[in-house]
Amino acid sequence: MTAGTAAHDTRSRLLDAALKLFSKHGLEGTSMQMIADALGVTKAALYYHFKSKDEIIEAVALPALQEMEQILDAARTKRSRGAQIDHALSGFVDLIVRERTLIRLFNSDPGLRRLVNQTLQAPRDENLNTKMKTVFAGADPSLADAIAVHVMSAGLAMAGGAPEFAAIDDDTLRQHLLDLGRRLLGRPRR
Amino acid sequence: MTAGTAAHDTRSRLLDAALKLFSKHGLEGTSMQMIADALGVTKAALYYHFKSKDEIIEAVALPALQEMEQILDAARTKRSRGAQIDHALSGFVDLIVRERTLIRLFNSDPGLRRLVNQTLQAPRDENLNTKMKTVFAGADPSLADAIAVHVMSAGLAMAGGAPEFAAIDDDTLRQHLLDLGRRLLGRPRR
DNA sequence: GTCTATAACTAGATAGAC
DNA sequence: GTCTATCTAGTTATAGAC
Repeated sequence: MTAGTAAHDTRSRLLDAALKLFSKHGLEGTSMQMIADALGVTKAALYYHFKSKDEIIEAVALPALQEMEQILDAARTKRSRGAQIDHALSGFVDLIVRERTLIRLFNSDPGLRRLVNQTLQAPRDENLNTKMKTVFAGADPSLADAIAVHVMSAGLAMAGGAPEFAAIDDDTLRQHLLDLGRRLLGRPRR
Repeated sequence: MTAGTAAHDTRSRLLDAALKLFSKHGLEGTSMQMIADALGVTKAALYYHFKSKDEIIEAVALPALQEMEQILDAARTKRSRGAQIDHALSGFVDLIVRERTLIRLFNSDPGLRRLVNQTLQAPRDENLNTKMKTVFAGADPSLADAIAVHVMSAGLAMAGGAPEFAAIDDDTLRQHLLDLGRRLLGRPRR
């Protein structure tokens, strides 16, 4: 083991445990004590790795948010609207399947939804939700399209992260979510 | 005013305020102090009307849960599978549109999801989620159908209660949600 | 029906030993 | 890197005055 491995291990174990607890009890329903107990350390030990609970939440959530933003940016470079939607949808579904619990959490917890709308808003004039709506339904979408995108994004995320579907393998789940997403967005089946 | 009106008024005002705060901050993120402040009374006054925070949560949530159960029971009396789905879907969408914030809350808050799975489970052998899956996708549904039902139920509920769609009038919202629900369940448009 | 006051407890966070 | 001990402020809930 190289130097720093132990620290890294504890840090990732901490983030794993936090995510599990967040998804089970919600952000506010999870205390530092619960996270410490899950790791078998004391509360105070957590504060060596992160200086606040909010920092833990950010460390859990931010990477996936930034990844989703990159997917949407990449989608925008495609020429046709159809190709943009295809790229964004398959990237979104990949992310859901790989980070099932986390992506579900974004849609469920009120506190985390606020963070989504705030944290990634500074560098640009639009937040992640607006960007998703634009890529999936165009710059000035009809009401029907705007609602369809919302149902798609929330529905796929909630279903993909649902405990009852946890045993489904990645490829199967991905295919079903893709199919439902295409159906909702009115895209023909491939 | 008849006797008891003041008490009843305070009680419903309390439930209204609680629902708003629950949907904004989550169940655990909402304190008795916040509810009291929203009403302009003290914390202790709340305990005259309800003997615990859990009782407030139950009073907010239970009526809609029971109503949904009645809708599903009524749907089961229909002869054809198609008629069962149509009845359940339109009842579900009606409920979402009438109680936008609450139905969204059921799908979002981890604590309330637990209550949904527990409280209405005792009188029968199945909980509300199982019952929904059975009515919408049959007794032994394919994986594709089970996922479709989950996306439908979570997606419609989350979209119907989304703040960005709060200004949409009931009839318009109902029609769009119905259409998306039918699309997800593979039902032909009417 | 609502108040003040307070009990009993848990939250997030810090200081300093080891 | 984790510990014990402690702080402040907040939590749910109760007792009893009005």
